[in-house]
Amino acid sequence: MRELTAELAIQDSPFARKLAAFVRLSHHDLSVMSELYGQRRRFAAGMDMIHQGQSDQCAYVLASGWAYSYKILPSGSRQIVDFQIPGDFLGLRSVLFRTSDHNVEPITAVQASEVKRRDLLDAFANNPRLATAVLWAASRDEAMVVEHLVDLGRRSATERMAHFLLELGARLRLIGAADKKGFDCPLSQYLLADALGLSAVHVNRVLRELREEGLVTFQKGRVTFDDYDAMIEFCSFDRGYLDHDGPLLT
Amino acid sequence: MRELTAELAIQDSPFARKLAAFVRLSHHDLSVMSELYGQRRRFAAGMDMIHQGQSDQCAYVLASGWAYSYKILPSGSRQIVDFQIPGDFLGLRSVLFRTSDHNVEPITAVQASEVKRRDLLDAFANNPRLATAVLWAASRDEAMVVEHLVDLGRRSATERMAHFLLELGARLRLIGAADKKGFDCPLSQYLLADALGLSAVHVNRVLRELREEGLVTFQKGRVTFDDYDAMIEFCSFDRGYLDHDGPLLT
DNA sequence: GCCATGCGCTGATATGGGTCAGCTTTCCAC
DNA sequence: GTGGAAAGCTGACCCATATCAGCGCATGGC
Repeated sequence: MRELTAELAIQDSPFARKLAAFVRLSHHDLSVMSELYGQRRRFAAGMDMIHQGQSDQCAYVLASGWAYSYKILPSGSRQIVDFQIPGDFLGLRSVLFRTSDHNVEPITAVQASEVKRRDLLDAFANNPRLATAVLWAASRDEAMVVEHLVDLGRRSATERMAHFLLELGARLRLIGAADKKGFDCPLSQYLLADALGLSAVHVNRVLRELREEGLVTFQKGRVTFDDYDAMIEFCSFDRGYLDHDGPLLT
Repeated sequence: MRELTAELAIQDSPFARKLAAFVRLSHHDLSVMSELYGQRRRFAAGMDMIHQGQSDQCAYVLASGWAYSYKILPSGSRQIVDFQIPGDFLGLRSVLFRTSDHNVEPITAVQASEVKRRDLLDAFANNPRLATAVLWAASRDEAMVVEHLVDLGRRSATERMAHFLLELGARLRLIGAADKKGFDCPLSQYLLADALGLSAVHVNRVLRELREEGLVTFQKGRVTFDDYDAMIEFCSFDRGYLDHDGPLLT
């Protein structure tokens, strides 16, 4: 009975929802997953979760709150690699390689379930289906990083911002935290700047421009899509790369 | 006897050498790998290997030659995501998701072994160790894409170029195609431009600058490190993220 | 109620890198 | 060995974005 409860809890978690978009998971898979989940931990905003260079870190699955992963250059400037929202795996690479190559910090207060290195590797060995699902999710994350790369390399600041907001909206919709109207967003202009490779000053100008063009409004922690289709058009957003209609592997 | 020969051939391939850097592979793993390898195919320079939007592509493992993966934006500009050298997996994501999100094209004449979707998924199901190794290699590739991201977001054109050449050198050294002196490199300034998010004109200026500073010389298809340590210093290259002293999982 | 702090916002000025236009070298194909 | 294409190279000019400097509005601590 206890197991069943755990399984149900898992099935409803954002993480399972995300994986289930890739691979149909059996009851057995789900119960293995529930065993993967270790202690649930809380982090306050601003406090380090994973630190560049430290070893033997564990990974987490975000249960609630937002975080961001970033690298610090010796020059002191910061590049944000990705934002993590509930359901996202976090620190997978830092568990596989024993030492982390990036930092993760919460943006809001965060709850996250620990995943231990040993448990993860064992689960992979015993449950290839789950391993495939995780590989799949990791691949999607990489696809996002690649899209981000194209952003930085070949899109103007304004397109970049529009593309970013659309992508974030699509991700949030997967976990039910956004709709076509918009979403709540705790990101400051400084965070946006370091994610998009811009200065905070320019982020401000770009947001104003998008607002004046009637595309999006980002004010007071709320992103509102004023003209969704025009926005997609404007930055040539590829609807496909985040969306699937069901599990790809049944 | 035939199996043994195949296994030995595999063991010596750049792909196995690369995976072996992550996970110690047993004889059994190696023979599974040799079964994974389908037909060996040749591609001439410039001819498409994988095409954005096409479905049911297969993946390849590069046996010889160089290729590059890229995305085309509707505006016509191109962002190169990564260059592939012998031993690199190619199109992994396009096999997992049934449809490819990027293009791959050979730079030189190329030989590559086909890996079929079905075979790959079966191998994962039956051989979790191999799955882990592939996940590992995929993670390293992602780490590279992330570093690339930092390049585009927060480094100057000159640092970016220096960093890129160092990284490429490190990768080539893993497969024995470079040493501390330098390496042969078939990339044109146009390819460099589209990888680094610069214009070809500026690539030229940056290369001249690096040459005049006495850091690297890239001329006539040959990269020569004139002052390796100064270069590492100049672009704050992290020696760690590509190098390991042995398998991480034994 | 006051101050400190963080965030959003704006104008003025500076600059890295893009664009354009054209020349030179290399390297094949014939 | 000649013509043509692709790659390398350079100077002049321009624009997108950075940098600097500063203002105003919330918010929270005391």
